[in-house]
Amino acid sequence: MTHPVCLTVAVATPTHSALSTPLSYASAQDWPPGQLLRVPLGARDVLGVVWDHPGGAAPDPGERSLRAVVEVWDALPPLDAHWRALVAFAARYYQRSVGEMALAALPPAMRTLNQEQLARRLAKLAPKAPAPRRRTAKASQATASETALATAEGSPAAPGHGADQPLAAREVPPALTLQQREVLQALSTQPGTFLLHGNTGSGKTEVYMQAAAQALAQNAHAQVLVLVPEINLTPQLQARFERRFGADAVVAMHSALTPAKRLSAWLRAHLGQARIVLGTRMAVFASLPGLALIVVDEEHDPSYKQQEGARYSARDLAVWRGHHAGVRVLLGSATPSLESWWASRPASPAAVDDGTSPAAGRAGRYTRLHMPDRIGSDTASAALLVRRVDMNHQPRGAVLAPPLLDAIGTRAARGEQSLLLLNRRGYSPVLSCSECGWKSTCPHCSAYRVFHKGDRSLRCHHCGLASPVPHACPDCGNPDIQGLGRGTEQLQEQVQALLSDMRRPDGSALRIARLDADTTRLKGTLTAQLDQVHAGEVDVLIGTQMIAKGHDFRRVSLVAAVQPDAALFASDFRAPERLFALLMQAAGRAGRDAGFAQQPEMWVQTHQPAHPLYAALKTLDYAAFADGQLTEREQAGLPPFVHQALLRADARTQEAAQGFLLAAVEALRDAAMQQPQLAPLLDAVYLYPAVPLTVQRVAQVERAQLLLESTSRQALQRLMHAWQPLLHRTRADKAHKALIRWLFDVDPLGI
DNA sequence: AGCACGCCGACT
DNA sequence: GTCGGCGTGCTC
Repeated sequence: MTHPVCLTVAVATPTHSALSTPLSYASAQDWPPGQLLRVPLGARDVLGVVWDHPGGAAPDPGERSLRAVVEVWDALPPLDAHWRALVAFAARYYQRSVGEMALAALPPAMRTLNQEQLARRLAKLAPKAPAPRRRTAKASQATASETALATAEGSPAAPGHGADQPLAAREVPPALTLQQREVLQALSTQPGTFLLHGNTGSGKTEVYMQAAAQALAQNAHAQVLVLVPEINLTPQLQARFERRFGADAVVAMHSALTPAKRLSAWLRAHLGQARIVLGTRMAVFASLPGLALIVVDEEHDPSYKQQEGARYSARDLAVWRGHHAGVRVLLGSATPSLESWWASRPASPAAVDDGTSPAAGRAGRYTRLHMPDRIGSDTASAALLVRRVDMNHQPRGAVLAPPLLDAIGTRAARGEQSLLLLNRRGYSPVLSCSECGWKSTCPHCSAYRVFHKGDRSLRCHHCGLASPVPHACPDCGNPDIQGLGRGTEQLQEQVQALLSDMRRPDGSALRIARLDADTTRLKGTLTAQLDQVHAGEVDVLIGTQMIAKGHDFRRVSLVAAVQPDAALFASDFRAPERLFALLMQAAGRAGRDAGFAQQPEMWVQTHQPAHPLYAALKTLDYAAFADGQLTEREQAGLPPFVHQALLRADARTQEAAQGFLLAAVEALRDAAMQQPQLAPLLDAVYLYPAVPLTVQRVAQVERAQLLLESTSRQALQRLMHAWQPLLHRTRADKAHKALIRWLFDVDPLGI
């Protein structure tokens, strides 16, 4: 027999197809789990990963003739057991197939590679690497099993050049503050997951770098994973890490890299050449044979949750990965997620565990650490002042309250900058006809198209459909069509007029700029615009939440939220949490240069000045806000006190989408009659009725969802797992032809 | 998801 | 008479 061995291989078979488990292939020899290879699948051949045999033993290949492996990439060490465990867990937890998860975790460029191309890439990466081994699976079969054993898990990954070189610190670390030393001390004396609650400017990044240095000092192969929310933030952070640890030691991993760059970043991490991997959510799946520490910066940021395909939370997977690998995980934020805040609650000595509350008095699973003080904020420099402006007592229809206008003028006259935050881009969120009531609805979505004055277009922010603004109402011909509401474009125009008689120190007019997704569409424009602000060429910067994130604006001494109230009354229970985080983050932009501003200020224009959220913001008291929110969440039975998942259905019509969900529930209830083990799961998980999404239709697709809720994460998981085959069967039914797709969203961010 | 095979309209 | 429309069905 030429192919006596049966290999279990994970390939990219979508959850939706009937092939949801790893497949079996014939091979001339055995290969260890984690080995990358190419196998035939239908008419093509695809990338696969040798997977652990279910139950440990190889399945008997005798019953069916298996197709043979095409080529084995034995020039690469196999993916280690920790990586496979992470992928297997993510697949299970987020209800996807192992193969889909594994292949999604690898750089896309790898899928189109063959062995020759891979060899060339590897040669480029490590010109002084050890002598190349066998080229193909077929060659030198005599020594093959030994080679396979040598690269099996447990043995160290083949060290690339650089891995053994000592890390040369290029930059001398600065002296630490007392609170930084205390945090690092706590980190080094106990294992586990830590939540670092550190205000803007308290020096979290320095803590990350020194914690990384400690972890890297453990051994010559140690690696550190640093996750950040968005690519916009990586260049600054990457530069800091490179200055400290040397450019060779750091690789970036994010979706804006070219496929080739992303591949080589992945390879450098896998081969141990990269000591620090700095990346966005996808980097949580990086192969890191020497993983010694995981840092998740701005852990509350919603962009850690993937919103398509396998809907994983990179922050939650980072915590799981760290725990599984036995390495520390450091979550950092000035406004932690309520989930992490709750998970890091200290034990409360007052509360007695009387069984009425499942977690009464017990400490959370994370260790909470605090860094409340800004660096360099001695008593002489003023703290940030938060001012609430009651818009009920301002002139009717005022864009900016007169005292705020004065304050901006005063700041500009001193050469200081102001930021105006308005979370809506475009000129007007909707156009409307005063005669017949026509509105600028999108023909493909259940949403209004936004008026963009710059290019005189109506644009749908959901599907992207854009067309020229009509000169008259398309329905009745009335030329008087008006914009309702205000976006950043309009705000810029209005502020320009309102500030026209104010002057800069040199007597010239104020320079007002705008920064949002529209002005930064082209590559590199964001950096260019930020540079302008840094260089002091802008006095007033108007923008969306984009301007609140991470950018270090040294000359800004005033930040104003123009109309933040909408989020207070949003139906989404997480809206207050997001608003608070956004305002705190925005507030953090003011007065970063302690010696510069006389009194950094955050202004909030509101019709609800007494709202508890603004009261907590006034005192910059995240803990008060979070504890209040947690009390509300507990009383209302919301996360983190219950666990949620969504079953989503997309179809041509809303009836078809909801019809599928209805039939799926029916199938589940029927199955529970037959299988007694399902009944307790149905009792433990509450199934809400199927409803349309808030934005019901996007790009001609109708969307509906059904909320699953349980106090038991395990019950919720088991129910979804048991539901999977029934969902496949329901989908296959001719009655649901109109269904486009269904999916689970586990731990959804919005419902 | 790809990528086949498969049975009906406008072109060299 | 072919090229190609995308409907349905399979992939160890």
